[in-house]
Amino acid sequence: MRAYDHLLKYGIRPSAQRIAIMEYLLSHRSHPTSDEIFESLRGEIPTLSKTTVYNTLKYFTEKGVALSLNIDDKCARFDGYTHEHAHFLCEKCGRVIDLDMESSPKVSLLAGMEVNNMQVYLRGVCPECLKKKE
Amino acid sequence: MRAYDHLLKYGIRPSAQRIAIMEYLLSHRSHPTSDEIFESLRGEIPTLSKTTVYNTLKYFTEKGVALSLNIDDKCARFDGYTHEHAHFLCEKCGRVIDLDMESSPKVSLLAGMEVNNMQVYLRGVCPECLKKKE
DNA sequence: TTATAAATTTGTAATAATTACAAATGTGTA
DNA sequence: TACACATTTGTAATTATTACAAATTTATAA
Repeated sequence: MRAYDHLLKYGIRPSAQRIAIMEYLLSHRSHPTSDEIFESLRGEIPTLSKTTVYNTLKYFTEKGVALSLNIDDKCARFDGYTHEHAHFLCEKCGRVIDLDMESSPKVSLLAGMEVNNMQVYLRGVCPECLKKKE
Repeated sequence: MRAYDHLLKYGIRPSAQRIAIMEYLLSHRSHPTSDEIFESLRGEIPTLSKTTVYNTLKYFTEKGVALSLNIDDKCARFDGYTHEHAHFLCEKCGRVIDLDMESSPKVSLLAGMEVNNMQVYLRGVCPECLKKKE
């Protein structure tokens, strides 16, 4: 019931679809795409529509219960863990990996600027792909 | 001739199209999209193709003479200034603004990980749009 | 110069993520 | 129960980007 409680805590009406999507995000820390979530849940919820997945993820992002990541050129990826951390995209295998931040960047803001969100993205080759290369 | 020299410095053959696109990036610090560059240059180079703009910007990014920014959900934006700095997207007007970084983020890397690139993205409302609100 | 190979550019057609929209369904309340 | 409102659904559009092959330009060698 953690997904259910999580949604309530963020003021989101917990429909079956929303619970399933939230549960998926909390139990899969792979930064899934809309399509991956849709394909994984359509067995469980046969009537599920791709539009619902898109709408719901957008709503989650607005409500602050999920992050929308733009690290991947092709499509958005989503993260149910919203505490401050950085993301690494492996350019070989495409995986997105969470990285802890020892210290967040200090940025010179302009006067009278409102900041709602910060993302730190790294790109390169993950340890596994580097090993395969040899 | 700064665009010309810039390309040579990065080992890029300076064709007319490449010079024009590089010159555009150096003289427009607005983080233009492929389409904005294409529309601005088609007067100057009537035969210019959109595919060329895409190919060239991808090539510039690989060669390190330009940055490809994923801060905007809709499409890639490009930056001819490659020194370390952060980017801010105004969610009202859509502008992307350069911000200096006083200190870059310290991220806990995994052992045996190769990092090629880091981006810091902020989102919010720019000073001008905040003023208009009142 | 001339012939040939390589690099670059171009235009068209395909791909694929995302959104618009309106109908259908579900949920809460008087 | 009846009604308003929220949510979901399916289809059709939109649009950024890429694939691809032909055309053009540029460099190289005879």
